[in-house]
Amino acid sequence: MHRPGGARAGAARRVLDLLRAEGVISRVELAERTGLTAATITNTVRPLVADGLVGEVGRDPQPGRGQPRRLLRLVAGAWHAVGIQVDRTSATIVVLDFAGARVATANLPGTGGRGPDATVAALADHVDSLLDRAGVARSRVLGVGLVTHGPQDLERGVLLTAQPGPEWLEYPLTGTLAERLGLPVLLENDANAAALGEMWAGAPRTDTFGLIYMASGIGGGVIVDGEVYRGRASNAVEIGHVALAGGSRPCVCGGAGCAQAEAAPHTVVARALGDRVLAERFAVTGARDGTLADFDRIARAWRAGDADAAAMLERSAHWIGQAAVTLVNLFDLDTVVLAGPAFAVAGTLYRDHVAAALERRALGRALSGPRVHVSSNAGSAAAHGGALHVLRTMPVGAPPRLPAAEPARGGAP
Amino acid sequence: MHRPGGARAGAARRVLDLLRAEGVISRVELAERTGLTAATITNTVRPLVADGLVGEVGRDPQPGRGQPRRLLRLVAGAWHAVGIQVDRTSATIVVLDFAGARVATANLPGTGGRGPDATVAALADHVDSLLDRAGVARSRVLGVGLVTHGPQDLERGVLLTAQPGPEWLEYPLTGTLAERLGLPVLLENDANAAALGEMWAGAPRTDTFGLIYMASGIGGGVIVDGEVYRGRASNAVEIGHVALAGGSRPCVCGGAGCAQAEAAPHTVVARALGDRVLAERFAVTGARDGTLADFDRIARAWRAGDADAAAMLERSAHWIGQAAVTLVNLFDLDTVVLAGPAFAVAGTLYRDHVAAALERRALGRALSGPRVHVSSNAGSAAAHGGALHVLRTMPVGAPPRLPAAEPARGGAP
DNA sequence: GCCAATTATTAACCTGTTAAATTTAAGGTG
DNA sequence: CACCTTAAATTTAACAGGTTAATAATTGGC
Repeated sequence: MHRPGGARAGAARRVLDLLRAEGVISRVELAERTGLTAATITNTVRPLVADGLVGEVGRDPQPGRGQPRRLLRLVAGAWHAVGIQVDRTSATIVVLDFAGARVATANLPGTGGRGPDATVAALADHVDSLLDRAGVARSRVLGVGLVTHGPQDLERGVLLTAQPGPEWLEYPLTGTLAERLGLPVLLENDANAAALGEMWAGAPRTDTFGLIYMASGIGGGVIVDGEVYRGRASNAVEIGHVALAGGSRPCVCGGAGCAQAEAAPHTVVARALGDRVLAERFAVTGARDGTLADFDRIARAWRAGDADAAAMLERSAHWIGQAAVTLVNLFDLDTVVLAGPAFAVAGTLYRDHVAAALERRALGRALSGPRVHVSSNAGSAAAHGGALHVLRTMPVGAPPRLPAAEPARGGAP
Repeated sequence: MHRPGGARAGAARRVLDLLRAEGVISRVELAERTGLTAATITNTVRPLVADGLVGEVGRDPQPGRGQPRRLLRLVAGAWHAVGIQVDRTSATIVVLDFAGARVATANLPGTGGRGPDATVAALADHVDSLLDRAGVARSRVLGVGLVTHGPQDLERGVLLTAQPGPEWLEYPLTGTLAERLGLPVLLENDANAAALGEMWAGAPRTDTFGLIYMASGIGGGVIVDGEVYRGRASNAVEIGHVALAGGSRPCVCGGAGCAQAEAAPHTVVARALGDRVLAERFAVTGARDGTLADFDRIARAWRAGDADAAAMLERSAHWIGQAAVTLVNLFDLDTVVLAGPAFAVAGTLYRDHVAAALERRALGRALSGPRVHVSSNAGSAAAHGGALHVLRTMPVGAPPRLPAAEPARGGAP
């Protein structure tokens, strides 16, 4: 377990995590919250300050006597990280500073159609220009978190699925992108990435919870004690393919009654398309890459008070609720988060249904029934989490000194 | 994470685990299998030998040149542990020596009916007499692993379920038993205990697998990297209450279509009782505490070639298969073990059904489809695992010297 | 009897830890 | 104002567990 050089493990990692979550915090609070001793905090923080990763920013204006707590915070500009989420039909890129704040975002429609070579090249170009626009020096980027859907081999950095096309299977995804960008690239699952993001952004600060991610497909992620549950080979929580009571629709996985087949946006849209009147009222197009847009139209119709839209969404939410019950009972959780673009518009409807299902069926929750939340940034949570994954995983040493003149990009210091 | 005194953690624990699993093993193999350095092995083994927990037993007769490997093994008599499994209708007690071998077993029918006070007293009496009969000195017993079904609070050592009766809820179970016996008592779930037992006894030596435990009820356990997955509060893997596609029977948990309600022995027996002809042919009694006995009769009829019995069991196995698929997909496993008295007779039928279901529906298992095994000692696996849990969890130092004369109980040294 | 191969042990060191001083800076008090 | 009290931060020393690199021990083969 010897980790040489700059890879900060154990104490340092927990301190940085907490610093990132809280923004500004004193050493004493760091000790309390991490469970480490004050001595350990001192010894851990000292080199972080020396390396320019952490800075002191005044003192805690608390009334009592005694030496006031000196407040610490991450030096935002010390490092940056890039998060890229590639969906079937689009990509989202975010750039975070070392404190975890978003300094740039880009949305690229229509990414999946071309082959992997073209797609990776396009992504790299966009990362380049996004970093330039944000004025982030390449030498200060810690790495890239690449977030995709479906089974992956994290070690080798390849997808284990033939979607969007067979040429993606076993394509050296992280390798190619890393070489092109000259930066390390970490692969991560969309649901896990969103869950990591939720650890910081999430309203209810908890370190053990489950997450259901719904975009084109449905995925799940579980965080236990602040770490992603990975199972045997990091392809855990395939909640899109749990068989549900009452389900019957055939699924791409070969089974029937899967959550994916019953509840995913595609199914909701297909139902609308099946009824001429509804299809017209919701203006669903049925376009190959427009499932999520169609789904959003239905969701907006619901928000405008359309009863038929409500019925269709409730039918989907019913299945998500059932899946959540299974997730909670198997992993012993007390919080469930809903994330992903599909929850962006109708998140509250899903939340209420899931909460009701858990209320009825979750076991062992004698006290305090499970809580359900919709992710605050349901749309880009996964890309954000991918970048956070890089920030907390990659070894950090002192950031390199920048060359003499940094192109000043206006604004306050 | 400082563990004072005799509590051996990290290296020592891994060495003891491996020693217990392999029986006899050299230092070199110990280093290879644990991933620790040869030096660490030396430093770890030395105090274990000094404390009389590990002994050298000759050398490895390998052909090549060089210094031969010296073989090590646990000193069986150094310590002992007791495992008690309490079911609704009976209890099993086992005594293991330090090497994990069973030195005594007892089966007590009809335990649940009386209140907790009377039950605990009876259990303690039986432990006492079992230890006496086996000639195990009380001072050399490390502790007792108490194994029960359903939700528990491991910290406080109480059950969180009102079964078998409301007076069991919050009854100070481990406290009372520990005081009465003068030994530490650890509470554990039956499925987790059986899974722990399987780690050693199991044919396929793997450290990441799931287990389905079926007695009166259905429970689940997951082991990842040799450790029990516990979740938020150690009540994980409630697989008895996953909702299954096509299920509809109401369940005690308030839901419907639960694995428990569809597949448990009680349901199979109830179906037989519903048909006068079958009930007579299988000689099911429908007695309140005879569910498992009735179930065994049906299983034996299946083994004797009865087609109706086969149909009934296959119906149950169908649900177990579906539950196994959910377990494997959510926890990302490649091995499933079936354990518990319900699999004692018809284990192979269930195994075949579960294997077929996983073949069809398990994801991400591109290579090497998941394997399914029936526990070798399906009946007493849980009690055995409870005792093993004590052996590997309790701090071990040098065993106390026994008083001058130990009552010799005949037999070779 | 010596060499080569292999196993086991020792010594030095590195990281992170705890427990017990020690320092620091307010705030109160004579 | 000088001095004490107190809360908090920090340093120190000892130690725990693990690592590498060098050393010692044991044997088979020539």
